[in-house]
Amino acid sequence: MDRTNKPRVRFAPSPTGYLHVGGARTALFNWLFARHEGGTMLLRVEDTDVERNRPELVDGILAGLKWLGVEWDEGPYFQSQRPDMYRAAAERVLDSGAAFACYCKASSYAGGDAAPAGDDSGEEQEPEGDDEGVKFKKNITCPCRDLSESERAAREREGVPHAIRFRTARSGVTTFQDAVFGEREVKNEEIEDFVLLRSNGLPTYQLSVVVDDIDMRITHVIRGADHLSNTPKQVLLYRALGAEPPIFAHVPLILGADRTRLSKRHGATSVSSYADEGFLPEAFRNFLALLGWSPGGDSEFLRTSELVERFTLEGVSRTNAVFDRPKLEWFNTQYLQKLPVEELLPHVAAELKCANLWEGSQAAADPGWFARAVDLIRPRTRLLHDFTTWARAFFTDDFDYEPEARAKFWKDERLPGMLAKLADALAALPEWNHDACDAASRAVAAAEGVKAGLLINATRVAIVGRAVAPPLFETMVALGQERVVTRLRRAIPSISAH
RNA sequence: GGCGCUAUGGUGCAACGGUUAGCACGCGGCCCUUUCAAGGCUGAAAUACGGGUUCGAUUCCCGUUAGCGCUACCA
Repeated sequence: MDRTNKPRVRFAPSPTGYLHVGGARTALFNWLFARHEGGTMLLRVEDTDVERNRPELVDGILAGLKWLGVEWDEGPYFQSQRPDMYRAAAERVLDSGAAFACYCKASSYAGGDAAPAGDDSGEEQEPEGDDEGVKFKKNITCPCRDLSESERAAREREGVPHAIRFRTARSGVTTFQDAVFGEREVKNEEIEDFVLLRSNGLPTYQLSVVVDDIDMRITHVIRGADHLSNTPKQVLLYRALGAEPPIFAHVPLILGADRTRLSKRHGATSVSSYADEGFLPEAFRNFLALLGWSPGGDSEFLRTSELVERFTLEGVSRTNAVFDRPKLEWFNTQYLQKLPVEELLPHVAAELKCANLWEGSQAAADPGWFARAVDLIRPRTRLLHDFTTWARAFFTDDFDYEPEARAKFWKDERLPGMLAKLADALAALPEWNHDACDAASRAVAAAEGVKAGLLINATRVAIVGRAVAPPLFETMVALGQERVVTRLRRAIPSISAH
């Protein structure tokens, strides 16, 4: 028996889509909480809806969590693999009298055409399609809850399928504790006779989530605030099953720029798309953690260990937050800037491998050089992907001169001559270092009677093809004497042609 | 429609009865400078509205408005 009172939390995604940023943030909060408390986190796939379930999406969700760095201690468990448990729980509630068999026609009843539907009683709810402006007055109380034994037997004889609904008390209140929203209390008269077990024998979310959370001994349910309103039903179920409800912690939702629920039309919403775009997992984590949570002060750049150290449920806000892409990018830039190079190197290497720029490159052959090159380049990167652009110019000769760059810096007609002289001067340098390159270049400019800037800017374009690049002489050192001289000579005809 | 939650600059957060309402992103300007970044300095920009309570409200209470959520045999 587990005698520790360490918290046990879970992340429970449904495989009806990819792992989106909202789910990722919920997973992150669970993970931060578990790590902070020294507790356990488990993963559970809630796949009880056969119709919209897409098993093939599970791998993507797991991959997304792994990229995010959210590691679970147990699972993944699959609800689809334990239907008997839910059925048994529903039977238990039914036997206790806290639930009843419902013979109403299910709007989503698979039998469709046949639609046996017991003669009378008939329709009750029916969400009424998706037409806009639909007003629905929902029946809180299901007519089947008071069916006499003979009526019930009659339905059974006709073969009318039944679901199992919870018999919600028509008076009193249900209360529960929420670590974020505080003490909650709702009137039972506002809670409908919700379905526990569908007529197809599979559980609804309300049932499966409670049965599993009890079975898995979950102590803190940390999930999206969209579940806040349904929590009382679950509390009722806990009690009916003879279990004590856990502590709930509902976290605010993440919205799009227009303050509506984040969806595809707001652009990228899947975690994997951010991975693909070249965001660092830790930067993404830092950004996500601050959406709906604050350590209390002004600090923002918080590495994961600090996040774990400072995370508490008390710091979670009750206000929905807008996903701010520019700020995410800023965080990424910060990490690209501030991380010790050694930590950055593996990410850059992986990126270059994807771009086929790694095998046989100087970066792969000379770790020291690779580290220096990354360090030189990183102040000018915003996404990991930017390194491939730079790598093309740094590791290969396969790059073009940017039109804007040549238009801006290759205007002077004296340039071809000057660059030829510079190439000769550089080729003759006995020592290849920053100061030597600097002196040689300025000497050429002086001899030609032009400002050093003119030559420097033109040279930069000649050796890396771009106007935006690290300081010239550092770049020369990184590229090496031979490569610089060769590129300089190769560029001259292009300048003349300009 | 019913029920509920929320409300500080454009955005994310601070201030948990007393501050010139703070920080960050973004935006503008300046500095640095060899391009572009990074960095430094700086400017504009907020307590939704109306009532209370209080010596004093961003903060507590009520109402209004707005946004969001739930109201499925979805999760």
